[in-house]
Amino acid sequence: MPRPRRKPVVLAESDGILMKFFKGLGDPTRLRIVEVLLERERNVSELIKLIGAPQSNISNHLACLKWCGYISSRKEGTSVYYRITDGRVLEIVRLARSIIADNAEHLYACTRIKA
Amino acid sequence: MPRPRRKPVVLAESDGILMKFFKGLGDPTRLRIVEVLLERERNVSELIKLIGAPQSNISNHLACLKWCGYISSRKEGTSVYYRITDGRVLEIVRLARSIIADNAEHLYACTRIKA
DNA sequence: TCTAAATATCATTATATTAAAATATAATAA
DNA sequence: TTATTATATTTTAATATAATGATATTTAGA
Repeated sequence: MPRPRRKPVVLAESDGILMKFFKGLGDPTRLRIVEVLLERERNVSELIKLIGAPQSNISNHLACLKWCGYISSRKEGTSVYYRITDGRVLEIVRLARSIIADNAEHLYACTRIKA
Repeated sequence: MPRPRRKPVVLAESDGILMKFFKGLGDPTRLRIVEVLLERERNVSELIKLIGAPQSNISNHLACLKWCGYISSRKEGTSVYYRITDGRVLEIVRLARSIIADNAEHLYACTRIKA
């Protein structure tokens, strides 16, 4: 007999979207992309070299980041350049870093979330 | 023939921990807990009722949130009260909300991250 | 001590997400 | 048109994470 389905956690609409937002930055590749783009605009080929992941992987994460509103893009010939449009992305990364600064040891110890 | 193993994404130490931090808030149950606690201190029994998830689930997420430095706890008899200690947690949630406000449609559309 | 209540931890299974190959599309040049 | 380069999308195995039940621990009180 199969185990019964999970009961989904009930979230306010606003909570679901907030969670999605944080998940957007909760992936190593996406976070690397964001940090690289915080420095300056880059096209996909540059990102592939800088991040060191396959093109399909980078493109998928770029699509995700764009959907989530972290980045935007412009086309230049055959290249697509991505950039951070919203200055608050830098703010949120800085704020996170400042919180982490006082809690690094805790975070390292957390086994629930894999490093 | 089996598909070759993935090559792990190389991250700077600081990126790994930053990602972990964002993942901490990237779960519906944990985010609900944080939002409830932003209002005021609660013990586990109260949280179980408020969130509507099984005790083991809540406790697991509380452990994770505590590890990550989002919350702290104090014991009172057999109860354990959790609270948000760092004011910056509220700041980061507010900042995220303000970014989302201008990007809700995008976020809803993102299929890479499940709602 | 024994019991009950509150909470934590562990093990298992279910589910979600990622990585990467394969494939598709678009633009440009020869 | 064909070839080439750049990027996007689709697919699926591999992996990570969450939900749940079972069990353990802790504490207070009878």
